[in-house]
Amino acid sequence: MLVVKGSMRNTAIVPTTLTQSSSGPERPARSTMKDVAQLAGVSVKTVSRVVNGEPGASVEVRERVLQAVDRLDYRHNLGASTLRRKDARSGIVGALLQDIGNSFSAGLLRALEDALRDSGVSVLAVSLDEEPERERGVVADLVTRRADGLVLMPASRRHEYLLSEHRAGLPIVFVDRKPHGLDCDSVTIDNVLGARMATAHLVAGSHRRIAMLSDLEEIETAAERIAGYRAALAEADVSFDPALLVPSVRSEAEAARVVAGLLSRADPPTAFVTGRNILTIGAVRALRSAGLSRQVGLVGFDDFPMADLVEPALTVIRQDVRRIGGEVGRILLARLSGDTAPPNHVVLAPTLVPRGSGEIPLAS
Amino acid sequence: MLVVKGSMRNTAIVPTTLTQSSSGPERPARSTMKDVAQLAGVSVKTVSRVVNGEPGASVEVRERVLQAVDRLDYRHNLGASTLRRKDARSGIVGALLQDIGNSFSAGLLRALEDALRDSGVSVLAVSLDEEPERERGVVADLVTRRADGLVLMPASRRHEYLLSEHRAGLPIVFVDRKPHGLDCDSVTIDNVLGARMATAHLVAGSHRRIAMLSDLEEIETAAERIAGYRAALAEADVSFDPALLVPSVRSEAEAARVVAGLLSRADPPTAFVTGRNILTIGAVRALRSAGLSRQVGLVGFDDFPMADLVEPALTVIRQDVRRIGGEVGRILLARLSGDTAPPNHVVLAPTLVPRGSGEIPLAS
DNA sequence: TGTGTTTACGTCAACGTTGACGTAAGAAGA
DNA sequence: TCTTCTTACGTCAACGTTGACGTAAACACA
Repeated sequence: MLVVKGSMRNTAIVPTTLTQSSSGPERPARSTMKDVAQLAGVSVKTVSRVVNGEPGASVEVRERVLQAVDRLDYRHNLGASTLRRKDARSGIVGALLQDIGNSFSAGLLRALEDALRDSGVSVLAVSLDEEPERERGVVADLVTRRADGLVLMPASRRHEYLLSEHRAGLPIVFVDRKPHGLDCDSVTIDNVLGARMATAHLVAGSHRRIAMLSDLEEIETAAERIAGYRAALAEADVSFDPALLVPSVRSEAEAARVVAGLLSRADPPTAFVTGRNILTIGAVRALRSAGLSRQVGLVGFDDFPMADLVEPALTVIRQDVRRIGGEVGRILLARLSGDTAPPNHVVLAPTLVPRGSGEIPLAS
Repeated sequence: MLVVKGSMRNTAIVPTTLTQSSSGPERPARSTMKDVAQLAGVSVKTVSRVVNGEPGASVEVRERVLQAVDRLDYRHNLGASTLRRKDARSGIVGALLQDIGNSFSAGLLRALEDALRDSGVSVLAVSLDEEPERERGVVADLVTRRADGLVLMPASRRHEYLLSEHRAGLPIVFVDRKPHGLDCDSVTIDNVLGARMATAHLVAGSHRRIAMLSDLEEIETAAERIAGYRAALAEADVSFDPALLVPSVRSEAEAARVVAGLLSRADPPTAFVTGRNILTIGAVRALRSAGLSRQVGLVGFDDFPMADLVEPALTVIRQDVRRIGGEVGRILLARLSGDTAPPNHVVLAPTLVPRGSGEIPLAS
């Protein structure tokens, strides 16, 4: 019997997930420069010159090569090209966002796309769903793909694992959340300020029992928004009631349940601050079914497409998503063209958009 | 003087957009298998074996190699790897959608991402904004990148230009709109049916003067929805009034203007069908400012996140975005693993979601 | 003990492309 | 006319990796 002793390390470094469609009728191979060269009766290098628009090819030869290209459906192979070239740019940047289907991430992605468009960089977008493991996996994959840069809305708390990549020259721009244990660019908004504004706005409407719903406290933005909420209460000399702060609310449905629960208390809150767009929607739903949308104040974090069409229209703290995406793109492009200045930390101020739901005064 | 005669073709086949950050402090070069091999005192091939988890490396050697990998921050180079490998999969599929920031495209993208996740394929997403030229450019770029497959919500009308790629074995799945001049997979919904349902629903509420707003008629889905609208009118023996059909409405603001205009006619429509989500929003806004949201019927095409929270809640024709994305992913994966069956043409039925705005009866 | 088999490596070439450099023919200049 | 320069090519090697194949040592089996 053979007993294998020793280390159990047997792990491949290369992800093995890629389906090795073992059989599959092999595709008709793409033609290469060699084929084109043969058909045009020139050397491969000449084809390369023509295809790349380099000088050093006569008009007739150029003609012949281009005809051969057409005839053979030749397509340049970017992989081979960047492998050989000096400055090997893959022309890909990875965008690791929270959930591409969510309007915040989607808007951000779109703004980023626009900012990068002219530079010929493509965006590989991924949803992390707040799963740190996925984040690591995707980063590994992107590094393996030799992505030129990363845009990261991190699911993880600590980012030391990116140190080596960053040192190796990979530009990384954090969005929405700051890096920890890594000194790189970031574009965030002032969440403390935003939540303070939201809360203070309700306080100004004479509310004192203001509840707050928030996402997982481990998520930095959530923690900051909670801090802003508490700061505003403190500034207004409103005592903090732990029962009115519900963190770790993760879905629209859960938000609705939580709000319903709070409303059915003996001393229900008279206003709500919701820490994220889906929580706001849940809250609206709960207020609606309790028939209290016009009695209870509500200020939501994050604006969304139809917020002004709800009854009452929603007062929100708006982040300028296009601006954020634009800044991220700008920084990334600068890094891609060799900018080695110290990290930028852009912090944008959110704005309060009063529409009605936040201006409901305290019913006395 | 030298006069250059002959063809003016001087165009490079390779996109030249990629910023050639000519100067830029060159990045510290990534270490390669060679470096690892040297440090570990083995051959490059052995490193390859260890890194790929292939058999044929003793435990001690494996150990040494992995240590060297760690020390040097070695990262596998997928580009070089797929270049050499037989079945050269890039592990990228392109998703060419209308507008990634729009909830329909974003939802689709997210569903596609989920469907493809387990297979280790990444999605490179692009917004086409209904610009056929951009479509072509992006396709060219993706082919150059040797994408394994394409998901296409086309901006163009004719798709012959994809024939060569398709023949070369590139799986292409059309979404939302059917291919023309190309026989490949598609996943669409029955737009005629959807618009018929919408219109018939209003007719059932005794409406006779039903207006329709639609996107550019050149967009296939828009044309089909118009056809469905007209079919429903015909079936109900309602005569078609050309003044009530407004095609080529392209934005939310324009939709609002058009609706306002129609409402101010001598014989205003009593109900609206809107052919796309942003048009619906525009219509809601116009009805709202005219104070007519509760008098005028409205059925919108496409559901969206807060449609049920508006007053009155919006009756819509819903496309099951997750289902569509799932089907697309399923087909694509099958193709990627070698399925050569004749093209699938999945046509899903939309559903009418009655919520209020479509059930407003004709005010007599 | 010899022979076949297995294991653990190594060597070499190739994937598709481009940089470095070579060269022959023609143009320019003395 | 001879030299030098320029133009339009070609040749070769290399980018980082892996497939095909070779080989020496260890092992199995009769």
